[in-house]
Amino acid sequence: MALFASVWVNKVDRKGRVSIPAAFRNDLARQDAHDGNDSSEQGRGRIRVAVYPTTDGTPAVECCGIDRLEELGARLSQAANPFSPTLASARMAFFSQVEIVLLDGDGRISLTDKLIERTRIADRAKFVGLGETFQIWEPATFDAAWASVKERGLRDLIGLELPPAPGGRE
Amino acid sequence: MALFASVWVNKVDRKGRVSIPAAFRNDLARQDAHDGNDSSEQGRGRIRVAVYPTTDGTPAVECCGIDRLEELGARLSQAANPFSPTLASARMAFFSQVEIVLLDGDGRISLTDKLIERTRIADRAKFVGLGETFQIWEPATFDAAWASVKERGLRDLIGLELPPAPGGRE
DNA sequence: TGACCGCCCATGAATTCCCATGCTATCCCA
DNA sequence: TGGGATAGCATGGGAATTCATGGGCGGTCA
Repeated sequence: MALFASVWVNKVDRKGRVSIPAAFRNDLARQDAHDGNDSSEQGRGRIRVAVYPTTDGTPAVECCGIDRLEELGARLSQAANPFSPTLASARMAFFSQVEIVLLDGDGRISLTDKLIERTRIADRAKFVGLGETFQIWEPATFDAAWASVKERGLRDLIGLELPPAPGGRE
Repeated sequence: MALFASVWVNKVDRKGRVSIPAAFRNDLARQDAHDGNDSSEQGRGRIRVAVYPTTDGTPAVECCGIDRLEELGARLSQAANPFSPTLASARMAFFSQVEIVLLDGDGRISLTDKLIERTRIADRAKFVGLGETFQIWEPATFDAAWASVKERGLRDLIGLELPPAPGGRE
């Protein structure tokens, strides 16, 4: 399972590339079981990240590894009948918004137009770990949002009804 | 598993050809185990796509790779009673509408008459990723439909009780 | 013989590959 | 424990490749 944690700021170069923090990169690599990829090592198959808009409307994008994306896809397709219209619009609403981005040999991605438009990132990008996913923000925008997020987040954190820990004794 | 994601618009040339977005092409190639095909990369054997009308009546066509088509065929034949008349009509309803289209050496397809008639595509085609499949739309038509898809899809995504994660990882 | 199709090449722009450069944290050994 | 050696990482940039697109040409089927 992925464990994206902490916050990192990296520079966007004039070609529009940013390094994914190495700590995140390793998790992404582990999650990317590239079908056509001899999963051994061979840097040949490049690492992929899934990038999609945050669902709460913040000016940021959220990222996760490929196996999480596949799992979501599988769950959205799991209706017994593949022609069932039940989740058709959900699939479209989700997957049409996802961009699968490849890291280069040095662990960087090229920011896509959609990503830039949404986040307004110019010369720096802030990577925020969220556990199973992480987000990318324009640094100042994040800092401005942080105050209220922190307060509310802590309150929610304390009050939240969580499912029981797995594997716990009954 | 195929992971078609994001949205792409490509131009239709005066011969009626469109490039399949490279990101989709790679998935299609991987899914197309072409008997005579050196499975490595762009085998000389040309890549195939299955194209069929959407089942929800939208003016678009849906596409998938060959192995998914094979899987659908198998599932449509494996139901409890292989002589069941409902199955027979279901198979006919589906497979008679499927066109198997070959990509040319540059990754393009020639739009078929059926496809054009259904989608009303003229000089541009919009490719919309849906995870295991993708759709082809006339761009303006898609944009007009998008608002309601998005709204309904997001509602489903958030509110829906999803089946449990398969394989029970974590 | 004409319309269509598969095959090939050309082109420009964007993307990716690959190598180089510092910086920093870590390691190792005297 | 000091301090040089080493390795990992973020960053820059030139070269090479990919990609979408346009068009030519010969074969084939009706």
